[in-house]
Amino acid sequence: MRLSDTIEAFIKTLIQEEDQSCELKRNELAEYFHCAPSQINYVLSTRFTPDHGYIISSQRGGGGCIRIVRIRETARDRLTYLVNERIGESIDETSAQILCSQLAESQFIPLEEAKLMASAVSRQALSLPVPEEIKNMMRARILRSMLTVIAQREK
Amino acid sequence: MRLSDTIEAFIKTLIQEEDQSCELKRNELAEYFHCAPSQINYVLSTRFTPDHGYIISSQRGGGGCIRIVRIRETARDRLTYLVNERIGESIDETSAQILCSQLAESQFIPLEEAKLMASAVSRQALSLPVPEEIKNMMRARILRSMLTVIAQREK
DNA sequence: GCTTATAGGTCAAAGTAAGTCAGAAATGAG
DNA sequence: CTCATTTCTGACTTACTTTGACCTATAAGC
Repeated sequence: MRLSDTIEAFIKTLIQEEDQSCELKRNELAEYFHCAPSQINYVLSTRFTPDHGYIISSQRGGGGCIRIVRIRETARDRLTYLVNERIGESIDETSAQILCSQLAESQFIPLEEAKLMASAVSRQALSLPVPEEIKNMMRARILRSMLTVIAQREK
Repeated sequence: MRLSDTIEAFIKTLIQEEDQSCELKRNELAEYFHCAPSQINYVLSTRFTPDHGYIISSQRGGGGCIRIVRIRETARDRLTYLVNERIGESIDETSAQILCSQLAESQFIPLEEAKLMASAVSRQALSLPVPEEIKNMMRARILRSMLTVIAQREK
């Protein structure tokens, strides 16, 4: 069994035990498994992505740590669909606006939040000297980021 | 938990108890927490700035002390200030995060929306090969755009 | 007034911890 | 065996915390 798989299993056990989330010290974990600290990042970035149903946040400096939260199942399915099928790597303004209002219509989020999301990726918000193609990629990322936060909510 | 977090929590409790303001002796506090007096300044300058919604004043010399007052402001005034003055043409990620969470802390917006807004201008959301300078300009525009939407609903 | 004691302020250096990224090494499919 | 993919590492970077030496302001006593 590969080290990465072992570390993955270890973290998943922690998450199970600690009610769908856990906090860990990168350096401690690396020492425990006798590997480079960056290996932990590798495991996280290949096996604990939003696609896999996890959210990662971290803090550097003294007392810093890495926090992993598992996204609940139903929200995860919805999120996966939206992110992969509707958004992808790039999305134009019109499609983004439509997507936001549909999210509100289907009661996935309140109308207020839909407006907020739409305004974040509106033409006005991104009116800067950057190629339209890049802007559309930004729209995709911004939407994905916001949807990930939404999926994290408790039902 | 970090010492700075502990001190922050302690001060916030004081402020709660004493009607949105408090006075404290730097040296006493430092002694109480067994730390260097300058640590108190560190906590104040990283967690009790105007962006966080606090005003600090102090007096040196015999009987001197530090006074912390929580800013009382209407939602409308706060939003106007942020949009027209504070955010400007460019804002870095950390400041943006602080401003968003402060809005929630003042109960001008729900915590969920603050998280949504913060995620829209997070590093992850904007992780594209664009100069940081441009990203910060985008952050400013995106935030302003969202705050404008929020301001509209206040009426 | 002048001096001294008492407070707080500043800043840079040291300490702690995580992130990034390119490239080396291992693995596996054909 | 070969090439592509995945895993793993280490050097370097960034972020945040803590401390201490030195500076400045104010009050109180002479």
